[in-house]
Amino acid sequence: MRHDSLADKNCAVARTWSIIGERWTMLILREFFRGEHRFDPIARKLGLGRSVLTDRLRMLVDEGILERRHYDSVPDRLDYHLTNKGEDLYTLLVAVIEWGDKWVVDEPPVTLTHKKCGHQPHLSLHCEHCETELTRRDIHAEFAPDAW
Amino acid sequence: MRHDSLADKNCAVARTWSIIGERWTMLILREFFRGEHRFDPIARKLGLGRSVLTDRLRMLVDEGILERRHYDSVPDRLDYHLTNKGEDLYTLLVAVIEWGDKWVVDEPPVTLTHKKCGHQPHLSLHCEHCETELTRRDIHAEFAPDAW
DNA sequence: CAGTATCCTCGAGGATACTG
DNA sequence: CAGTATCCTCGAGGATACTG
Repeated sequence: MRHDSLADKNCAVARTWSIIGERWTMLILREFFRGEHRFDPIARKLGLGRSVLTDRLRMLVDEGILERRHYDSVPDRLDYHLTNKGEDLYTLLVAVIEWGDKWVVDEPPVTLTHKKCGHQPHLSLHCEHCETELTRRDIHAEFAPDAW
Repeated sequence: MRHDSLADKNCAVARTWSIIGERWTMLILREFFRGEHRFDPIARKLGLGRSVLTDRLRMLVDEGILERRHYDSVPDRLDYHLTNKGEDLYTLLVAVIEWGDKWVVDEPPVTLTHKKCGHQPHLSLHCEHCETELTRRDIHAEFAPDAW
């Protein structure tokens, strides 16, 4: 099976992974969450081929995750910005950071803090009805008839 | 830069992505979270090359995400199981499902419910100290001196 | 059943120079 | 500065048959 066909499956994981499940995509997105917006700094920082970055940015714009903005005042300058769809990947990024901090790095290279109180935020799986934190064991998965 | 070198960066995202940021890995892991444990069913379901699956399983075992178990009673049968490190990727998987449900599929192919009450669980970024839910704007990121 | 062995293709992506 | 153009390599992964 060609990998491309993942995009056609009726499965949120397969479809999402066909977008972000690639070597560079998540690292490019992280630069945007860090506050970077431009081509050259990202290319230099990540050290990836310029044509690869061109391609990924185009794909992310096509997917509606980034949008391009021209600056009339500075003609050659072009900025990319996260759309709401892109911003919404923040939770996923935090999940990656939390897992990585716990299991694959020694000292956390990045520390997240709540601006107001200085304490650390955490992701939790939470039942709004019961107001309790849940683990995998508390959860049942039900598949639609046409789910992949 | 070779992609392999991501594993050496002092960055939780880069290191985590060097493990799971690959076309098939997350989908293979999803099968385990679904309750699958064996080679052939996964190979058939995902339709990927058998040698690729062999390779990924070996990698996931090396990384301590899966472990192999032999069954003395059934000699040819071999099961793979998620370790604690692997189980802990559940949050990340839910983040993928939630984002995918919201942005890339129409009807959610999978519905998660809290076994006890039947309501749906949600991921939230949460400050334990303030007991409030946070968004990206509420959070400050601080980088260690040697962070990538 | 859980692989291994073999062969093959094609495209991802690195390197570098150039451009409006 | 944000690309495009060009060239090249190499390895990912598909297909298929075989094995203890």
